[in-house]
Amino acid sequence: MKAEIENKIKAVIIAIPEGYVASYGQVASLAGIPRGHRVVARFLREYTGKEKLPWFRILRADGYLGMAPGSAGFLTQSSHLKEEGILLRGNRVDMKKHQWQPDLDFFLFHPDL
DNA sequence: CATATGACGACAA
DNA sequence: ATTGTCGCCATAT
Repeated sequence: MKAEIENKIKAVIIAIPEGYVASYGQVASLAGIPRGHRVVARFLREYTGKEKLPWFRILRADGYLGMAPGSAGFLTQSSHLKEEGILLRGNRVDMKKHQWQPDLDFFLFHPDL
């Protein structure tokens, strides 16, 4: 993974406000990789646990979490989300309500993204 | 260089 | 709402 891309992805993830979530494609897009959702997925698989990133705020565009339901990671993620007021409906979250929508603050703070 | 494969995404049935 | 298909970028073989 190119360090340049890697850092942008991190920057975007860190910028996600508490109580909100973002999709893989959304993060990729903001990081400068228009259709690189898979790159974000790969990145997360490598970095979960290694750094203090709010990786749990990243989920699929359809509301499902990325990992298999019931797996350790899935449980960890869902509990984190719950603490921020994001509850799961079935095995998915309500994207309409919780998906992060980057505002002016974000772009002013990250003019390079 | 050619394929296969992912914590994905959009769209057609 | 569910399922299948095809498209995506970066890596691994």
